[in-house]
Amino acid sequence: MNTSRPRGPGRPALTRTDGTPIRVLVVDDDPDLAEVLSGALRYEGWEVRTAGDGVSALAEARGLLPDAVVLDVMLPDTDGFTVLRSLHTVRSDVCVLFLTARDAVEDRIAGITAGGDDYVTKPFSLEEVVARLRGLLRRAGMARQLEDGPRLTVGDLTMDEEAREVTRGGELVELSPTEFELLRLLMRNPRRVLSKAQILDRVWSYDFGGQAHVVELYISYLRKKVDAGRPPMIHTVRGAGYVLKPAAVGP
Amino acid sequence: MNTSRPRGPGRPALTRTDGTPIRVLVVDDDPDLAEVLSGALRYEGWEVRTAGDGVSALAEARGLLPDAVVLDVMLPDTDGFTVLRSLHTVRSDVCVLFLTARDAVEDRIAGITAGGDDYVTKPFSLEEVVARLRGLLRRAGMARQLEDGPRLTVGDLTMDEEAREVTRGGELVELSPTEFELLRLLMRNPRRVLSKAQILDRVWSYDFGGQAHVVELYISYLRKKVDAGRPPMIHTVRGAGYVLKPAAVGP
DNA sequence: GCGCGCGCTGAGAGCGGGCTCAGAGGTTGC
DNA sequence: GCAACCTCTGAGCCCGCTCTCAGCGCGCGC
Repeated sequence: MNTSRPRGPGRPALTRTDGTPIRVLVVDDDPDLAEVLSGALRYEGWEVRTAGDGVSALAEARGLLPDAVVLDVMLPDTDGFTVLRSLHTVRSDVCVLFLTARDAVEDRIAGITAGGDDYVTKPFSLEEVVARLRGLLRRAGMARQLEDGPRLTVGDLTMDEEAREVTRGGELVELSPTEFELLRLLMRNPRRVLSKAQILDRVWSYDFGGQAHVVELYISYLRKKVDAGRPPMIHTVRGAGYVLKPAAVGP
Repeated sequence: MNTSRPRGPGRPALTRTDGTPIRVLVVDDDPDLAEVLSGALRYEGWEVRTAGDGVSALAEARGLLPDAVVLDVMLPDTDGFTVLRSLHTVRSDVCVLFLTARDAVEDRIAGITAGGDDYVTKPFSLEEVVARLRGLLRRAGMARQLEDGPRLTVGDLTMDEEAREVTRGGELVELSPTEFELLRLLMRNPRRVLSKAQILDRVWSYDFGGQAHVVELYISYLRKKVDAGRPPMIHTVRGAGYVLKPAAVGP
């Protein structure tokens, strides 16, 4: 217990190999979006800085030497590809996650994913951004392995994030993308009650206009697939939210 | 500082005989292309430097003493063959992979390949460059064999990269060049979901302007040949991509 | 014990991701 | 110069996914 900042999950944080927090630089010209993003990343226990354009991004990078950079492709002064090149001269093994509009010129993004970097299209969900970043850091060998690789486990429920495979008691459970994302959030916060608003904020895109009712719906879907006939792991806390726990041992 | 870490897939990385990362120098006057190339090679866990012309290439080479060099034939100051000669004075056993335009002087290239080096014509795919480099290093005895040679195996599916032979359950499977390249990528990343964008970036040429639709098409071709009538190994993960797994056991 | 309202679930519409077929254009080899 | 093959585009179809709506059960406060 040496954490200096209020951190969300009780789960072990992903840290650098020397135990200090992962350092991330968020670069986006929309201050609101940058704020939301950095909030979510701080929640992971990481150290976050922000920048609004390419020039200040590079300046920040030189000072911070970040492990990873979240980088909007469309910047007021330059484009992301140029920034990427410069970033690599600052720190050659930096991980970069691009943010791009869905219908943007994807040809310039081409080649990015091949280099080990990754991208998500706007509008994205925070869970997705965090998951991609974790994946990048893990593959780059930049993070200390506190868990056994890319596998999440709660009770007899396991999730392999890379293979996108979920099993309960050894049996394969097939999930749709949204179901998978929701279960991932629950599994990364076991024994912690998450409100519908929290879930909505993290699993659904930030521009989602719908109501919290979808959360109930997808919880219902998950129960059918994950709890089906077995001792329940997904519990409702009336008036508060939902919580995932290992199934009770009793008869 | 250029500390290459164990990047990329969980598969064992090809390393030097002493276990340290393979050292590669990328020489191309197009900075974007050099960036993409070095990204892909770093993803292999190799240590990469870049240079934009013949003079700085030689300077870098003297410092790095690279195991292999990816060398554009057309350079702003000299041509690749001159650089090749100088490189051999720096390190006589260096492996060289030439990058050349399709209609370049192929007769001069022919002489090169006789010497143990190799070449690819622009535009190329990253998978091809990486595969050729791996082949060169392996033949030169420069890399530690962590896998059993040039043979990939997933379940009852095998691929001999050098002979370009693929078998499923002992039966020969005949593939077109693109199909082969796509299957190689899948086999080098078993149990890992690859997005269509990732596949496009690695298997298709960097100047390919088309849509991700071709990936679906070629997956469909592969299924007809690889999975034909057998328990399927190629799986679609809706909204995420494709994954290759050993066929499920049991009925 | 009663009623309110939160939460659960079934039905179904709309959409878009993914698969396949057909065919054009290009390349290779004979 | 022709034939075979390979690659890619376009169109059409199917179906899984997502979300809205509506009705019902049940927990909880009174």
